Amino acid sequence: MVRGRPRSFDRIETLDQILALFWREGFDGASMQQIADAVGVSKPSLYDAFGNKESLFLAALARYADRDGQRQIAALEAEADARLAVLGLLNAMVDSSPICGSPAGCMVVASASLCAASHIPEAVQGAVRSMLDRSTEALARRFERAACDGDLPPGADPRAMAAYFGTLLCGLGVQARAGASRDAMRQVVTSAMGTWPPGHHRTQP
Amino acid sequence: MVRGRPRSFDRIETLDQILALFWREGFDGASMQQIADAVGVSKPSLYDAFGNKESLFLAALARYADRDGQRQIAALEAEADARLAVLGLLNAMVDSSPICGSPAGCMVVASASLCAASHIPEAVQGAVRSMLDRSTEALARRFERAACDGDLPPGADPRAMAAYFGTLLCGLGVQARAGASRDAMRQVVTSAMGTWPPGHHRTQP
DNA sequence: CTCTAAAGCTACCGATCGGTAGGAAATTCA
DNA sequence: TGAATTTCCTACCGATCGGTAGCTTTAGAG
Repeated sequence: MVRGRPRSFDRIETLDQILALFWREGFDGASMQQIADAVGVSKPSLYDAFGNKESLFLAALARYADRDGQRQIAALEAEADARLAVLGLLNAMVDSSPICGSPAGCMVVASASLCAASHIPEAVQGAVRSMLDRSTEALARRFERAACDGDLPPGADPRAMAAYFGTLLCGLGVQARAGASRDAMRQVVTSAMGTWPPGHHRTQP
Repeated sequence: MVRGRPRSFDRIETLDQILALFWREGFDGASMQQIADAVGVSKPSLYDAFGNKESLFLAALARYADRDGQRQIAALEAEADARLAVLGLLNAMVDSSPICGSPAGCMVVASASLCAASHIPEAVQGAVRSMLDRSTEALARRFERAACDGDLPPGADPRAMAAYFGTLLCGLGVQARAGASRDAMRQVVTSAMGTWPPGHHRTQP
């Protein structure tokens, strides 16, 4: 056992609350005092547990990737039909708001605009861009596999489709954060998928 | 003539500089001191000329609407072929970065994420959302006209198309701000327009 | 029970935030 | 040349920012 006084709060649980705050308010919109109040811990305890604000944000972003990102990627891989897989991703973005206490949209998309300002630490900007790239690459991998399965519309380029749907997800993320209605967003998803008729999957000849 | 000491700076010219700063750094990323230094004017002069920070941002946003928004809407209306009109809008977003000293993307899209934080003045959040809505409505008007002209793909719903392309523009705005390459963005535009083959316009039977 | 190590807190640091008081400078009107 | 008016700037306000010094409290090791 480790010596010393044990920590009075759960690190992961606390990180989930902090994540939600950064998500809603942005990197410099959420002050350390506000965060400390929200999790019911004094400010120095935050610094003891997570370092400075930059490393705290990076930890929250990593937690988001582990919790939400991995889940989405797993769902993307698990669905056998590529069209249904990407449709599930788009619908998840549409339905994102009230699933739990999380804000609407996607934390990475929100942070992409929030963290482009020059005074944001370089490491934070880099982490956000890296996660945006990794999302597009996850899509590309899924579409490459679909191409091998003969599961793509004829003549479709997997990487181009990944860039396209990645951009569309960013757009939906902005709309969700701006308070767009679910109906409007569903309409967008329908329009975007309308060009990709079902039935290409090899199990649906 | 008005009595009193004449203003030493041009209001519109100054507003253009301030607009660019808000665009890059966001509402609270750009401090009044930073703005004053950038335009070469003392801080109290800013308050004399524009009121407080909130009204200064609203003035900058209105200037953006007059300068860039109106130009895009005019181009959208001027192009007779609806497909070419929306293609021009998408390409303008792709090419937005180095046209002048302006940052990449679109100020409204950037502000949509930046101004969703709870500590941003209500009027600012409302103005941003209103401009986002007005953009979609401008697209809808253009597509309604195209529907009358028989200039839309068969069975297309003008309002759904407006929501779709509006969302796509938001996505491109995020990508541009996140530093996506022009080639990747062009690929996205190609994918998005690929489903809308040319030749529907009545002058191209 | 004592010592050590880790975590808790109050109270504070300098810097910067948005915003303003109050006087000097510049211009028109009489 | 005054008086009136408007803009300019230096210097300052309280509040809040990220971050920390230093003491107290809680635990295990001996």
